[in-house]
Amino acid sequence: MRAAAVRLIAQHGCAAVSMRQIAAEVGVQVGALYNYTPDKQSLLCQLMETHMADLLAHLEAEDLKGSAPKQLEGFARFHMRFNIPRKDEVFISYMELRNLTPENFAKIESMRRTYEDRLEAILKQGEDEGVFVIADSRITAMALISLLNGVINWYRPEGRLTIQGIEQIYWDLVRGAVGMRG
Amino acid sequence: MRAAAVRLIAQHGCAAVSMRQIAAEVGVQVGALYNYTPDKQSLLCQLMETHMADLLAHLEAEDLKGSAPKQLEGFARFHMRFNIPRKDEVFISYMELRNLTPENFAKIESMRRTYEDRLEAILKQGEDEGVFVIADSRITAMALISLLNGVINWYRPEGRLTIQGIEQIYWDLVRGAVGMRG
DNA sequence: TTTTCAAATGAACATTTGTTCAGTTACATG
DNA sequence: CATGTAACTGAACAAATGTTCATTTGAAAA
Repeated sequence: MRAAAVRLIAQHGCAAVSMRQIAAEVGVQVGALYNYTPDKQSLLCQLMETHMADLLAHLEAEDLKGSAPKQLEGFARFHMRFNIPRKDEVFISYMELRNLTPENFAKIESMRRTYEDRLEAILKQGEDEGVFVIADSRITAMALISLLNGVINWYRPEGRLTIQGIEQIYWDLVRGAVGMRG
Repeated sequence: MRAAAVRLIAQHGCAAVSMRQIAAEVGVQVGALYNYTPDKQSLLCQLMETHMADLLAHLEAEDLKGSAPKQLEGFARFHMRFNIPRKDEVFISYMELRNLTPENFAKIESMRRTYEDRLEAILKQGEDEGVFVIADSRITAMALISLLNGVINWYRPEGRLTIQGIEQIYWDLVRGAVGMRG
C-alpha cells in the first residue's frame, strides 16, 4: 500500500490522488485503507518520515571519516546512489512539504536540516584544512544538494548513462564547485 | 486574477486550490473566473506558458555574446536575477508539469528545452575554447540549472544576504563546477 | 467442528469539486 | 434619458472527495 501511494502521489501529487485510486492500485476497497492509516495526512507524513529516516540512517551507516575531500566524495556518491532509485520518494519529500500540517512539517524539516548540517560540517572541515574555497558553507551545502538532486528530474533507468557514470560526472561538478580542481 | 492564482497554487499546489478559493482571493464569485479562462487546466497552462515565454524573452534580451566565461557569467547572473523575484512562478513551472495534459506538457517542455539548449551551447563553446572542463555538456547544463534553481527553496527577502551577494556565491560555484577556477 | 478475530467489504454520509447559465448589475455610448 | 454590452452574481448540476461503520469473509486457534 505504501508503495502504491508513493507511486501515485509522486506521479500526480498528493491532492490529486484520491484514497479510492490508491485502494484500486492495491486491489482493495477504500475502507480497507483505514486499517493502515488514520487518515490521508498521516499517510503522506509517514511516507515522508520513513524516507527521511531511511536517508539519515543510511548516511550514518556510511560512517564517513577522514579528510574533507574524501568525506565529500563519500557524501556525494552516497547521495546519488541512495536517491536515484528512490526518485519518487525524493520528489514527494520536496513537493508535498506544503501539504503537511505545521507539526508534521516541522518534524520533516528538522530531519532535512540534520542532513544538510552533515554536509555543511564536511564543508567547514574542508575550509579548516584549507582544501576547499567556499564563500558561505550553509548556502554551499544547500546548493550542492540542489545540484545533486537535479539528477532525479531527468534520470531514466533506460537512459544512455550508467549510474556509475552519472556519479562520476556529478562528483566532478561538486569537486569543482568547492574549488578543488585547481 | 493570474497573480492570485500564482500565489495560491505555488503555496498549496494546483489540485489543492479550488476555483472558489481563487475567486475569493480576487474578491469575486466563482462564475466570474470563467470570463477569463475556459477552464482550470488552461489557466494553469497559461500561467506556466507566460512564465516560460517571459523567461525566454528576457534571456534573448540579455543578448549574451563574447567569450564563453563571459556568457556563462551573464547567464548565471541573469538566471538568478530573473528567477528570485519570481519564485512562485518557478516553483509552479517545475511542480505542476505533471498536472498538464500531454499537449500542454509538450508545449511547456519544449520551452524549457530551449532554455537548457542555450546554456548547453555556452558550455560547448567553452569546451571549444578550451576554458571549460566538462564531461557531458547536456548533463552539466541541467545540473547547473538545478544548482541555480536551488536558491528559490530557501531565499527570503528579509534574509541575511543581498541578491548581489547570493549572485556572487552562486556564480563562484558555477565557475568552479565547469573547471574555471584552476 | 466450533470459536475468534483481524481484515475487507460496500454502501452511506456530508462536503467539496469544476463548470454552466439565466438573470442582474453597472457603465459607456447613442 | 434610453440602449447596448461586458462583467458579475448566485444558484444549480453531477461527480468526486475523505471518512465511517455495520456487516461479511476467511483462516488460524481451540
